[in-house]
Amino acid sequence: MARLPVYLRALSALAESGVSTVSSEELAVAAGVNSAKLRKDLSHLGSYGTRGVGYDVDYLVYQVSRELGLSQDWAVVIVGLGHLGHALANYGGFVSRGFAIRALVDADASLVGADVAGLKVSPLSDLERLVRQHGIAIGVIATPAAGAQEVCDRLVAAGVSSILNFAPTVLVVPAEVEVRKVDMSIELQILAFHEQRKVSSPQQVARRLNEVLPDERRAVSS
Amino acid sequence: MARLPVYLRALSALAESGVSTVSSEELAVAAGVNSAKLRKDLSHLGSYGTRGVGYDVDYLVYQVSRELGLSQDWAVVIVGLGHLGHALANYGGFVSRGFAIRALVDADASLVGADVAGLKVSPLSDLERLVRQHGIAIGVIATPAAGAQEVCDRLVAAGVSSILNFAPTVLVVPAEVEVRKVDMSIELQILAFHEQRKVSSPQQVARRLNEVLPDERRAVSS
DNA sequence: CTCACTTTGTGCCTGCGTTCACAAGCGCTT
DNA sequence: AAGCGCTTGTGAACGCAGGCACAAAGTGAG
Repeated sequence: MARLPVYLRALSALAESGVSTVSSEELAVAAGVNSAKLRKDLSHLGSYGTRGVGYDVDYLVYQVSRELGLSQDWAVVIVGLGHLGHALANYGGFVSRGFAIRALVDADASLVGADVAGLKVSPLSDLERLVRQHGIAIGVIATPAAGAQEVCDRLVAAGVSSILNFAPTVLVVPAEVEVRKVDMSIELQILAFHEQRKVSSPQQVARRLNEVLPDERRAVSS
Repeated sequence: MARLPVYLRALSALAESGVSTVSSEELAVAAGVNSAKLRKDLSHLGSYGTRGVGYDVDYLVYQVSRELGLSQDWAVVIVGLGHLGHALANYGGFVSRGFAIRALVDADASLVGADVAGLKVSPLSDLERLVRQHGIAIGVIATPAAGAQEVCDRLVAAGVSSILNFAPTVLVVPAEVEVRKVDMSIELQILAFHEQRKVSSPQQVARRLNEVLPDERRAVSS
């Protein structure tokens, strides 16, 4: 399930705090879910809890990692090294969780050869070679929308079977290829939608904000 | 619904291509969803289609934008200007879709005063003042996990009611505050999970990749 | 040994979202 | 004017995930 990584993060935090045993209720709170749901999720991996006691944190970390396929490192290529690509390449959360960024690729010749997070940026023409050379199964697309589908096609053709797409496009891929999409502008739009349901307009937000602290100087002229 | 932004993007693309009318089937393909679902989603906004013809693209863009609350600009603050914060501040997709980044805040004194995407970075202590001054309803947290909850609390106390969280933590907020979470490392873990279901190990990926092009030099020693 | 307490694992129910399939409606052609 | 073909809008069935509530199972005290 998609919640396992959240559990894993909560469990890792608990393990580092020195907690050795945790109940489904405690873990559920830490992960922000219902305890029954959590128990049902964990029961799909097997019976790793002890009734009356709870779950052994270290053992559960191991089992969840195993289930997620994180007991070994997955090789990753990042295509597109704009601001976002840089952020991803430098993000420590990947390396520490079973992912190894093995190649950086960009179409912009002025970026090729640059050193980013300890790796040299390769030209787009090397994409296929790099994928095969490093046994890369996961590709990250951080290019502008215009180039995303072409990059995607080439990744798939080279043998990549999982793609994380940050470009604001719907990618077309064969059925056996898994794509996950992260679109920050869409997330913001969803927030705006809910925000609008509450207050109807940004002007009303300003008014509400002023009401919070009526004594302060009016921040926005009405 | 969470799909409206996807429709909006597809519609915008169609509008720019000069298409004036689109059927639910065509739009569904462009958005990557089922056509019945799309029709049902759109019917919740009202009857904006014409039977036998389809939907007027421009009119639908307007209606969806209105529903999403994008007909006006929403003020946004970005907290945390590491690589990710930089990427977000420079991302053109926000400005062009009804969002205006009005303030940048970071706890790191060496970043304060720097110019990022045409805005000056303010110290964390100015957070509350900036939120009220600009009538900011939406906060983006791009800090390390350690500081995220504190920043979140201060945003909420200042009056922000929607938060987009990029930090790998579960944020605790009052019920009336909407939080959306983007966690790239979790997305990668989900991909790894599915990848493992297909092939069991990265070594097998390497083997499979070699099989794709058996004539090439073996890339990974077995 | 027994009893009371704690916590897991799960059966069952409820509700929501998805999809199919079709009737209603619109425009174009004849 | 009338019929035909296309497309929307929606009723109804289906499936699945979420949550309640309880039985099963383990622990520790007396």
